[in-house]
Amino acid sequence: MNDARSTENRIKEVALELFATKGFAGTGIREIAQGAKLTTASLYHYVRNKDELLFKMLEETIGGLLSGGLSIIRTVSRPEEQLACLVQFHVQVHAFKKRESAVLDVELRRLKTSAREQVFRLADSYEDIWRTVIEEGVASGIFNDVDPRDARLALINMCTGVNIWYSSTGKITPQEYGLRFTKLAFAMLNARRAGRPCRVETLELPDPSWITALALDPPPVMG
Amino acid sequence: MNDARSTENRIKEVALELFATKGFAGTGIREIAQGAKLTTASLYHYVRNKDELLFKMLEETIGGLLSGGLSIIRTVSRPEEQLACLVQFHVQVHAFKKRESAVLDVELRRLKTSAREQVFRLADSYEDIWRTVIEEGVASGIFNDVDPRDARLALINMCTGVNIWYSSTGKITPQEYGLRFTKLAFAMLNARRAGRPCRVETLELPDPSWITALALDPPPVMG
DNA sequence: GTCTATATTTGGATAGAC
DNA sequence: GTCTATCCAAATATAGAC
Repeated sequence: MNDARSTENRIKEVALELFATKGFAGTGIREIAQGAKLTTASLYHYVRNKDELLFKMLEETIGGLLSGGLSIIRTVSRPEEQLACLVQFHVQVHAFKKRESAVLDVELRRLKTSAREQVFRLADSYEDIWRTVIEEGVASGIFNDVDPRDARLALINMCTGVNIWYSSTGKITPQEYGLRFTKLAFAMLNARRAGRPCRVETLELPDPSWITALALDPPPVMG
Repeated sequence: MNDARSTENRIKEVALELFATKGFAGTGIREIAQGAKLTTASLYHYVRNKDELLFKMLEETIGGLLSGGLSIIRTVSRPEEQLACLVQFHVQVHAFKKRESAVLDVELRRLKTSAREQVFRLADSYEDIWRTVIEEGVASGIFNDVDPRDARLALINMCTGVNIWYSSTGKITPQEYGLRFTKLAFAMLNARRAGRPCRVETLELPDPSWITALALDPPPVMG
């Protein structure tokens, strides 16, 4: 942990805070430098330009979602349990990493074409996980009376929305919201096994702290 | 429709398009003027400043949602039918008025405090409509096994999300998505009457074109 | 790795003529 | 109602010394 490393982290932290509160276009390179206690000239020693700063930030955020999702479907096998984990995970990421998620959702479109396409590819891979899980659940009769695409879009956006209204000063934890939204998801999907509604409490789910760890500190994408 | 009126409309249209594609902070006053075939000096004859342009845009959009929602609860009486209309309406607005809705969702936070609070008040009134309908449905046993606040937040964000993925070049109409999402909402809320699940087809709903008219051309807020 | 100094462009906004 | 001309602050980014 030399000086360069902590300076880099300071820059990333300041840029994240500013992009989240003032938006990418509304944030000046001067502000970032000032917040990181640097001149703009020094800042450019670490960063090629403002676009690259945003790109790396978004790549890391969506990369974390993707690697977490991949870990889940590798670890958990049944569709209803995979979906429960995906909802828990997505909700927790959008609550715990409020700033990162907000920047991803809002500022992705500000990237220039080639960078945007790179991030889109990762986002598509992440959505593919949801697609597969939901389609397999429908195919095996666990999820019922829904169009898989509609369900996927509705569920992802409902869970992403947590980012907007979640407050860390409230009394309800991200884990608790994850549980509640899993129940809402099961109701929406008419989740059933052996003719009876799936109850989250009776599923064989991994230790809840495992998902929280995934949300807070995702493994590398190629792990 | 004199020249002044059409110039005003041109400015609003150009600003809407630019704010939707490049964001508020990413749009220059020069671009707006150029798009409206004016010099910047002429533009300032119509607009006090850039902030005011955004404020009026957002106020109109949220005002349309609010007045539409009020029309619905005035016209329709049962909670399950009110909710069906709210979902239909919200989905249609976010599909038909894609640019307006996107600017509302993304750029609201760019307003300065006092203007933002004004818009927030309208948004809160709109959310209150959803709150009341869901709470009444739960209280009268039509909606079951859900926390009203969770359900409201999940539903609104799920319907708002239509704005992100809806494409007017697809084959599925906003009305059709509204219907599908109403069914998802009923499933999520365990909507029941006389012990049996509510089916959208058997509800006594207003003419579908009435809701589309509300979405496309909302009545004045004080109407 | 950090600085001073600066190049260059673009930003929002206005004065005042017509 | 529209223009020319302009002010001034802020933007991104770089050159070159230390």
